[in-house]
Amino acid sequence: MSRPCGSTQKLDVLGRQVVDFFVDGVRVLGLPPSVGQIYGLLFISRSPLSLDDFVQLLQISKGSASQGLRMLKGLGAVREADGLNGVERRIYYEPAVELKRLVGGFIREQIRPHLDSGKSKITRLYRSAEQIENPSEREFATERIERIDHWMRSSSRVLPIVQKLLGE
Amino acid sequence: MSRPCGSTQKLDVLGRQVVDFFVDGVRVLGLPPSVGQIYGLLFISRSPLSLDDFVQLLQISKGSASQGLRMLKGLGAVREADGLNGVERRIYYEPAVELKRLVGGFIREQIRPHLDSGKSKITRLYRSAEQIENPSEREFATERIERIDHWMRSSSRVLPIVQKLLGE
DNA sequence: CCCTAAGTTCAAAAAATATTGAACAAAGGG
DNA sequence: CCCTTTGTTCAATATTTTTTGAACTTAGGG
Repeated sequence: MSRPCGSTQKLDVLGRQVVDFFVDGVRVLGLPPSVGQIYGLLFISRSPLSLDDFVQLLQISKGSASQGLRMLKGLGAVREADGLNGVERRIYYEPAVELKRLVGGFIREQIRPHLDSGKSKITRLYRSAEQIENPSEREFATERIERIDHWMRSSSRVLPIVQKLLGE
Repeated sequence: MSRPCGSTQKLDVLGRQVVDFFVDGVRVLGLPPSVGQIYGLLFISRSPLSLDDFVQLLQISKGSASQGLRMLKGLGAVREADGLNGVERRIYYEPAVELKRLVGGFIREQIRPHLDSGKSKITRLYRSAEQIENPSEREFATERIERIDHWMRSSSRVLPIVQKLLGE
């Protein structure tokens, strides 16, 4: 069996353009270029693609493709194109294309963890501030930490709203 | 004149903790560590600081301090502590501490430019899609590009709302 | 069971980013 | 004016991140 999906050996003009678009896009989000390439290619493909398709069409290593797909799965940006082919071992992927879902995955994987670890760091900051001898210095430090604390709470509050607004 | 501000030669425990907190924080935003260090130190300082203060307390080079401050100014995260000292040449900085303002600066400097350049890229994508011979392929490509287009519009719409919500 | 095709892992190499520091401007003070 | 102090620039260096590819696992097929 040569190529079960519709992809040819080389990316066409639009394909290249879309891939580059997503490389730039994910860059803003702090994700590696290979992730943008993979998602971009999948996004503009009419049929699901396998790891080898990414390797061949994007000219990246199997390692990059594997790791990129893992990250995209984690973000919920990609899912395995289930059973339809059924009989084959090879796994095919298709993109999640709803903004809400993509943003949700990003928030869950990249933002929430930071907000959460921030929580405990703030607790430690409060404790350090308590140690300060000079009352006026201590008060100032505590105020500043309360401010960070408030920032984090605001952010937590806003995230779900953002996700909801992007769902429309 | 030795040190006109209240800072000593070495960072205390809380100072170090806050600096590290912001180093992690700006990392998520894709900004360099030195920027986080500078902002963090300023944030927890009771008085405005000068370039040399950052160099000495954070043990970074003059170059890093200068570039970091430039970026923070651009983001509106830092402002020059005006006239009060008046007579001196040296410039002192103080932090902007309102979340709304910080987020606003980040959106303006780091997000908007990308959304704007995205606009023109999308126009080019539409043109490439028009070139596709096969009608069904062309239609598929166009639909996908419309989807990106819609994503970008949604994002543009949501940004000001986010900024507003964070102002409370 | 063995063999092959599919996918993963991870140490090493390559590429991208951030930092340094020395040379350079600019701005007063005397 | 010149000298000193402050700040900027940018090529070289250091650091971090990403990618590669070869060795390794896993899952069927025969």
